[in-house]
Amino acid sequence: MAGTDLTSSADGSEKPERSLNFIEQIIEEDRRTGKHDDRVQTRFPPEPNGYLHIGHAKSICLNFGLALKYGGKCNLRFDDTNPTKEDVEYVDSIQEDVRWLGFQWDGLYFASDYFEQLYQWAEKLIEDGLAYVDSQSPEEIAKQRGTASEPGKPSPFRDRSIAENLDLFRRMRAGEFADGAHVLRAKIDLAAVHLIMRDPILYRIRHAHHHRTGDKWCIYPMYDYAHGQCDSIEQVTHSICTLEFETHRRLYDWCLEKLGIFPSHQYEFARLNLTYTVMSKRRLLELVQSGDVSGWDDPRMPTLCGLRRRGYTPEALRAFCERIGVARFNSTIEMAWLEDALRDDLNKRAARVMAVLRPLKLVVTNWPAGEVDWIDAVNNPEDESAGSRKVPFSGTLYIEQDDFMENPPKQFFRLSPGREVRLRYGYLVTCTDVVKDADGNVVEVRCTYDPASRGGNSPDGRKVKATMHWVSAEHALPAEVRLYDHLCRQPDPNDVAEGVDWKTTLNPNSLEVIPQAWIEPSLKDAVPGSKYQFERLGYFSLDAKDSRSEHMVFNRSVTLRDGWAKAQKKEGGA
RNA sequence: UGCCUGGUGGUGUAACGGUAGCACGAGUGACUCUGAAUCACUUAGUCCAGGUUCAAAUCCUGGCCGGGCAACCA
Repeated sequence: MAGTDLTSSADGSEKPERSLNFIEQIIEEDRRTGKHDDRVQTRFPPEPNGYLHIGHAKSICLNFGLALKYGGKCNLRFDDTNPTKEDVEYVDSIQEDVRWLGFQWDGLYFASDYFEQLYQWAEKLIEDGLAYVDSQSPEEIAKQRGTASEPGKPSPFRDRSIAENLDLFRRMRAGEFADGAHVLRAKIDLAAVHLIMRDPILYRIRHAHHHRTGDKWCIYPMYDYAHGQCDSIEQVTHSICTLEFETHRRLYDWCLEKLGIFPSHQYEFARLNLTYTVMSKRRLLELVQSGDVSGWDDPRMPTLCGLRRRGYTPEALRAFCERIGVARFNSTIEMAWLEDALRDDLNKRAARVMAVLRPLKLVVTNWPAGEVDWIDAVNNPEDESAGSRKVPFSGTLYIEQDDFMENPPKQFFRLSPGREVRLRYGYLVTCTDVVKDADGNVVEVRCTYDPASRGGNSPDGRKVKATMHWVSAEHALPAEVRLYDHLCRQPDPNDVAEGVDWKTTLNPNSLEVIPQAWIEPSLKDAVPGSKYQFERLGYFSLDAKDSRSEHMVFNRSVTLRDGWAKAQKKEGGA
């Protein structure tokens, strides 16, 4: 039964839950062999130089999820070894996003917490003859590194004495030199087939203000020198990162071995790719700077703050991360999976309300003048405990323009002249005629209602093909509604011809603003971030940033599945 | 080019020498006061060629194709 997670069900029988991913298999093997005394310690190590996105969520769910599953611990550690790129703004937003996703770290650390220890270890390396100060320019060093087929050449400074190296390194720390004057390098092997092992740089001089250590330091460790040791200090048993760090593992292991400290081990998995969007920090930044999106939290962005604003829930994101799995294969997940995860969550939890996005006036000609009927409407058919509310029915309503056709095709079930439909929770109405404007557009449909059908059913039990949403014109509240579509119009935005900017793949219709839609009055006191299903339209979330009580703004988080639209599309395409 | 790494239905992910399974998608139908949800059924896959074996997605050899590394970034 290897590879299958067995969970006891209530009746005591065992049922296969889900197969183990390769990291879980490694952990279980380690536990079997007692490798780390049954201990599991992971960490999520972002660099505080930008906002977290859905790809980070995968890593967060993995690292924190593993700790949770195996009774271990997971730290949040900021990899802040490059002061010129990092900022507290990001430290704060990252913590907020991790918490929002639903995880609590055991330890909160910064690589900069360990600068002194890291420095001491560097001196030890020098003393052991394993590191030296190189005083060449970056260009010279790059030139000497060689290529895949040619070995590198040694620096003229490679054989400095230990004493001289130590002296120089201490003076580097003391601030005696300008940026770029010297660098500390590991003394490994200039002919190594792994370029990373050709005397990698360990420390560089940077007279820069660090967001945490201030001006205390003017030399900063490189990622490759710092990361493994930080893991080691925190006794991390399983250091999980993405595939592009694969070749770095050699150096990671070299440092820990030469220093003789706790042997954390690095495991790599494939990073998340999603269709119809971009994930790299550089591209995301490009969008923000160019103004193609309104900011990092634009609801079209795959950032966690963007998704949150869009209306995504932590539950949906976690379910998504669980569903996509963890492997070493470079895969691309279909955006539909993400959307499906949201629908799946919101279907069970979101209150149903009625809203009309593109209004068409419907007049009930036989409705008693001035009368208003407050009707019971179920809040969530998936959840009885959600109860019901009252919605006002009157003689002048709005229905969706899409729900009426003067000359309907055969498969159109909704309202058309002479046809009877149900107005959800309201009455059965029959279209008697239409009013057109000078251009011949239908601007009003006129109907009669069946007084005996209150609540939606007629005593004679006759059936109608369609049930439509509606609002009472007099009672409805205006609201701005923002509809979102894929950021890019092709599945892989990177798949463009040579020399063509990927931004040409941006979807010009990724945002559609409906300045004035009509929503039912029960939404009057909706709180920012609250989520609703606008019946038959999709899931919507009250925008937490732009919405005001006097001007509500709803974001469409995701549409409902729409069999009718799909059928039409197929029809049109055929 | 050198090294590392990977290749299972449309998309992901299992199977650890022994019945190629699961999910999403797609299709069909049932049900329905959301053309939603739900339920049922169907669809479709081991990169190629050899070899080992009673038996290969799995092991071996050789190809093919993809990704990564070659920053004083992480």
